[in-house]
Amino acid sequence: MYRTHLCNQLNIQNLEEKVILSGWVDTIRDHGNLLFIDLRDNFGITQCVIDGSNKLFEKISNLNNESVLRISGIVVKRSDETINKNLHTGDIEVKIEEYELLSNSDILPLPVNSDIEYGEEIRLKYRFLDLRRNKLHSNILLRNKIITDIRKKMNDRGFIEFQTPILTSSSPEGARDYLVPSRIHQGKFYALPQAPQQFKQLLMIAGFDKYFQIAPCFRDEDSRADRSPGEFYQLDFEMSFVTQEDVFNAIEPVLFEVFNENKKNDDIKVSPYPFKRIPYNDTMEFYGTDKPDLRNPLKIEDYTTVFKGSNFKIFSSQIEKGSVVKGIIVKNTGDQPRSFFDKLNNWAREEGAAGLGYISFTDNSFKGPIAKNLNDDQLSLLKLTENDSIFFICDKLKEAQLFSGKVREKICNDLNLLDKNSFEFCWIVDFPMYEIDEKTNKIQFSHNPFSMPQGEMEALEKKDPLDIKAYQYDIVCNGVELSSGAIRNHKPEIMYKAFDIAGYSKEDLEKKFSGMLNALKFGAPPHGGSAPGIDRIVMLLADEPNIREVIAFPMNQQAMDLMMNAPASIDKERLEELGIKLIDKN
RNA sequence: GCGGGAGUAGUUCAGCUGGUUAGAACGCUGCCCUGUCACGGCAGAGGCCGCGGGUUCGAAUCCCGUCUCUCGCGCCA
Repeated sequence: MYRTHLCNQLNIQNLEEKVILSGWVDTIRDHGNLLFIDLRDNFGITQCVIDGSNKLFEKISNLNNESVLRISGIVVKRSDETINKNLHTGDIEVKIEEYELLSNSDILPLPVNSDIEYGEEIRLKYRFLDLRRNKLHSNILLRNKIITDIRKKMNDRGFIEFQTPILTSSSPEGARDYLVPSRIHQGKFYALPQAPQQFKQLLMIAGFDKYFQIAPCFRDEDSRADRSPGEFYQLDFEMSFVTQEDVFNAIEPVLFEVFNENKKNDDIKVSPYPFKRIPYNDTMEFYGTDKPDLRNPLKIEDYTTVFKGSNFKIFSSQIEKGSVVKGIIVKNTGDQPRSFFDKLNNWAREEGAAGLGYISFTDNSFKGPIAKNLNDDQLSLLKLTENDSIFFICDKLKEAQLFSGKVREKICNDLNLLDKNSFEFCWIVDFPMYEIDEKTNKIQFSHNPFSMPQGEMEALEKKDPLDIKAYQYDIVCNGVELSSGAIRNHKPEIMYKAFDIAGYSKEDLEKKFSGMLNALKFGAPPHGGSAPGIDRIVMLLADEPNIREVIAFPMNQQAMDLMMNAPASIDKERLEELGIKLIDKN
């Protein structure tokens, strides 16, 4: 028998019991003739004690940290002054009678019993040790809790969990695919799914009504702090006979509850549902991004009319040429030193802008380099109140919006305006169906080509393609894009037309999406869904800035697994079997 | 592919505008220690200063190249 109790279980109720514990040596404190071992398992820590009168004393003092022991002994009460309130088991300790070394540990490449930061390379190579450490261990347990909660909530709401193929076909749109060579069909390749998009739609067409999956997704794209290379997981779901609002109503309570039940402490507020719905054009206009962080109180306003025809020629001449002026009102800048404004101006130049002009209103007068160029009427249009400032951005609409978004974020960070104790959800809706490819000047899908255009066939036939909106939406939390989703296009004739506008012929479409198109011809229910990213949800709830901190075995930025040595070279024989010949690119 | 940051002991880091013996902490080894819980004390071992060139009387330090890690851009329907 390895254990009668776990390392978090023993307390004052167990006094004088003979118990057996198994676990890792967290720390040893050797006092010469008295020695303490903190024994750790998944559940907690128990202090075990032995003194020189035990014949094992000599041996036990030579143990290394992280060796695995089975300890048997008697639970004894600690004297009042030696009680440790930081431990669940801090009222007692186990007086060691016997122990067995179940597994020895060599000298550690990184310490397990401390929380100090360590380099990624060593942490990834010895991931099993890193996973023993407090932070990562609890992050992975949190991940399990979140996924378990999601499963239960989705099941309770009538969603059915499916598994879909991992070896499937390459999809022509979207990210780069991971490819797997076929042995039986030489020269042909499977692709790992970027998402089970078509399969979930096919399951709706198959009449299962509501689908979900904690779905692995594979995209061969370069990594970011919030984007692990290779693979990630989505709460992928899809529903039949639904409008956009039905989809929102279905998933909002799930997200709200998952966040509210797994947040780090009770001071954190989760925005209640229904979440804000912000049209794409508005979020670009007021936040300068398609993933606004609503914890940031700053908002972008338009001041083009103020500067139009003004004496501030830098702006007014650009306005003549079609530029706009955006501005951000910042409260309580009255006591900011001049250097605050200069630093922002320098930052703006580093970002490639001409500068960052501003007007402040203090002591009942307008200040700043721009103010003297405006007359009283123009200044009054600014609606500035005492101690506030406005920062101005002048550029072509799109550039002005995007840069204003950066300024908004920068000022918020510099002035520490973010409410760190909240999760603010919103939906971004009414994405454009198409956009212009800047390089080729051709019309292309701006998001998922399977989305239903708003106005359906009539819109496709009569409207300017760039004015057509799609039933396409993103859910955003604290500036993190959790997922995108859509009401799907379930009518083949609209699909043909939608692809036609993006330059795909009927034949192209039939070749690339034959399975899907075929299915739509045999009775497809209107359907739609979304797919919030699990890793990012855990990241937000664990308050981690990097996605690797919530994945048990992540790859590094270069898409390598330093512990398993992946990717690796393959024997010549295996390549031959697959009909693959390597090219030396050098 | 491009730009920023980093690379010094097993590990985390310090090391100034170049100056002779490259430090600290944790870990490790040995000795001491019966109430610690990040135990404590004493002593010790441990370094191709990422790698390769260059400048210099002299380079961890300056320059060039290169590799690795990381953050961002591109990419991510």
